[in-house]
Amino acid sequence: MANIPDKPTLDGIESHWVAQWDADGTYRFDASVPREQVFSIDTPPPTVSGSLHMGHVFSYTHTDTIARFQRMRGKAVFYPMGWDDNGLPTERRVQNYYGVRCDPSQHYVEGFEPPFRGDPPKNHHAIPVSRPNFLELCDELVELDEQVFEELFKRLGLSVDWSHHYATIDERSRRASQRAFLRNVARDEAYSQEAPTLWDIDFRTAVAQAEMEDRERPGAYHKIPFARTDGPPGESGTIEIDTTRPELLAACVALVAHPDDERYQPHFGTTVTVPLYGQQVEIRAHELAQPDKGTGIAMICTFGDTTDVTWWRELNLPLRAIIGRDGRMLPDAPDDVDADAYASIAGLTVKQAQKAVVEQLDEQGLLIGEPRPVQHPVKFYERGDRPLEIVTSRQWYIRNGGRDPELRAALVARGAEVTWHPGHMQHRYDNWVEGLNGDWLVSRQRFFGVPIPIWYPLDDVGEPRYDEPLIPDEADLPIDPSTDAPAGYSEDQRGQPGGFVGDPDILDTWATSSLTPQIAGGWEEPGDLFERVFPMDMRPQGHDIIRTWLFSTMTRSHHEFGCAPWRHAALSGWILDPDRKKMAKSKGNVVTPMELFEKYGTDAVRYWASSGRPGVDTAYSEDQMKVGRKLANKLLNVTKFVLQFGAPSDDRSLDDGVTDPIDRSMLAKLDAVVVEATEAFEAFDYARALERTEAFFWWFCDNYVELVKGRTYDESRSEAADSAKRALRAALSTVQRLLAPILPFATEEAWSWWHDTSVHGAPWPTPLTADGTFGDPGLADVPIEVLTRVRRAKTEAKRSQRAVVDSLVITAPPEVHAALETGRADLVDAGSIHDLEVLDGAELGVEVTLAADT
RNA sequence: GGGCGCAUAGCUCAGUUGGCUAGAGCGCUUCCCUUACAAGGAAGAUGUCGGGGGUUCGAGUCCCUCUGCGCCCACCA
Repeated sequence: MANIPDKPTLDGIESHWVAQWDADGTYRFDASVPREQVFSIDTPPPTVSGSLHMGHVFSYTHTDTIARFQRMRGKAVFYPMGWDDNGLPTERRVQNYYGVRCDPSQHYVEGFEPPFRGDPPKNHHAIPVSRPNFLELCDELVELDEQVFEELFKRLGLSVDWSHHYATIDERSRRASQRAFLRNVARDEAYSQEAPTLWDIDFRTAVAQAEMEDRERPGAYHKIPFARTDGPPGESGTIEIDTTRPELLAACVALVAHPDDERYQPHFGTTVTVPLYGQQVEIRAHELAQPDKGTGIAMICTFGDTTDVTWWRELNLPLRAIIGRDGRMLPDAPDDVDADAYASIAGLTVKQAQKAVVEQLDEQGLLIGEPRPVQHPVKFYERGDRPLEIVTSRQWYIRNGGRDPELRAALVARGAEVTWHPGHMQHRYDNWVEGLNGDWLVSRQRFFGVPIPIWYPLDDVGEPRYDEPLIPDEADLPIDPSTDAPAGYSEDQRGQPGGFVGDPDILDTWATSSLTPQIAGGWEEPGDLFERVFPMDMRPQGHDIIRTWLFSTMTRSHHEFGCAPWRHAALSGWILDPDRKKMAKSKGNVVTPMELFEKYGTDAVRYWASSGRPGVDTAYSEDQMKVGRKLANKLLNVTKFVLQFGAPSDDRSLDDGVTDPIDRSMLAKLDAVVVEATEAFEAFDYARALERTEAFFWWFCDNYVELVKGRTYDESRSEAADSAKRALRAALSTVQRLLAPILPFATEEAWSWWHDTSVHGAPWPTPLTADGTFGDPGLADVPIEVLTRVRRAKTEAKRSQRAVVDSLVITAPPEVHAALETGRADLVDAGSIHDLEVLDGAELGVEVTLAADT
């Protein structure tokens, strides 16, 4: 047992205890216990290529408090850590760090050495490397990044078992990802299809519904006349449409109005001529057309937006694609479109084409009035800089209920199997699932990621036969179809007629991270870990990724296991600037977590994080950290104070040994706090548990300890002093354990002064005695109220709290006389009172006569 | 347009099935070196519980309604 320091301090305790916990394996998961005794956590893998910010500190602290609580409750806590290094951010980081780029057409080079390690010169041209080589470099870089992250997370005090970690691009993750995908394919839960797809022209990849976002962009309505092919000449023979995308006139395949719109009912079924390009298009009716938008009749182009796709599909319209995957107008005019007119925009970007088309319309008098500027929402890839376009391409999809009401209902029902914290977050999930309008697009036209583990045979003329994919054996996973050949073929048949070709695409990063329970739990890997941890107990995450990570994990678990992947989903809020805006990472003045750990101590930062209620956006507040530091500091000091009295003279039970009713009253109060804090933690409400515990703790220090201090010192009354010592030590032990999940460092430090083992392995406190045995929890409040009034009198007299009270006359109702008599000796000590008299009165009142100033 | 959340002291927030005089911390003011703690302690002031209506013996709490703020989704010619 370590000695109590003369001057307790929080400084430097983090590094000491991090090292000690590492050495002792304090947080090691016991993989031998059965599922019922395990508490398993589906930790969110942070993106390694970024940096950790206060948002991470905030939400990871929440999870850690729950993990620590469950551990103290006796559960074997499975708390792994993952790193998300799959996807665009890592791809960029590896490129910029090593001066290479991923090119799956390259051959693997054994023992490849990158041209640079860190900061290639600006004029360096990235050299192409094969995907396996790129992955090796990624592994290398991720290891560096991970060390930084691990250090910070340890400093934050996360009770993670660091022997269970994964990276979303590592071999085990690739194997799990490919296996899960192939099983989806085998069960027809995944399929490939040629279809219009939202497309980012800069990243040159398809984008899923969940990754889109709206941004307000300026645009302009252009009013354009379409001449009726068989109608009368002149004004009555034209239909006017409003469009914000005149550059798509060449892609126009129909006009559409609402079936009930009387203005256009006579025209349904007739044809008009598209200005400039001359193609004939029919006027059609569809409910999605809005009579109050523009002129009430719209042109349908292939494709200007997602509504065009719906119309195109439901009205069986022809395809006139003009936008290429690079965002430029295709070189050749579509069918029936005037080739000469089209030639003037071929090859232009969308923006350039719009300008050209508007000029041409204007010159030919085909623009009615001036364009009318509007601000309107436009769809973007969340990482993209230019609006999404829609192109037709072959993609892989996983069924998620977007096209199947039955599956959708099943997934909503899965959501109801999970307990949500806070409960209203379930609405967001339901809302998203019910609003889906297509299956989950999982293929991406990028190079870095988990390859789609499929090849296609080539026919006699070298065309892929997509309907007969070549599937690898599960035992061979992970594979890379860009370098591995399918069974029955040799590498020299790649790309040859009669040979094979690998699927060029990779899986969406969510397609892998949707499997974190499987990856972390060792699904289908040797050993029985998975059955001990799955379904997991807890999925902590931000509420902004319910539609992506949470929903996709649910979908994969539903398909593979027919159950929800976890029992509880705990959603964290965001950190807000003090001015209540979402804290922007881009802001230069944002402090780093490490600076705050050093300035206030880790526990203080954790205190701030823990004061944010579950799911509630919380203001960043260094003031709260100061309060947390005070709390941690107080804990050390009160521990020192209590322990200095030494142990009581015998080891009687609390019920026998705590004889003073004042002491018993304090313990009764504490028991109620234990019950409340336990209930709160079981409901994942760390903030409530903290609040209750903290309120008791300050009351305990400021009032109870002050009241009984003198008695505890008093060696002439050993029985009474022993009662206080017993009560103080019992309360201290309980409070240290109640605060351990929130303030792991200060509690461990204070605990170590009188224990040989970690507080984090200690049992979570239970009420010290059966209900009611300690008597009235309010009893101590009566003398404490008197003491407060005495203090007030001294303060008002501008005297020291040490000033002697010559005489204290208390008037009190008869029912509290007993309590006052019980506390009489303590009161006299604590208030330095010479003479104390209690009189009858209707209300509590005190009359304080201070001794003359000396 | 649909859904969800929030509104309590200058600030950040507690206030659970309705129940004594609405609380805490920060900040502010005053006092105090007191042998656990001056990076501390003691004390004080501060409220139309967003507005209106209703249920009730009783409403910050329940119901209706309005206002403001935020988020998610849909629409986006």
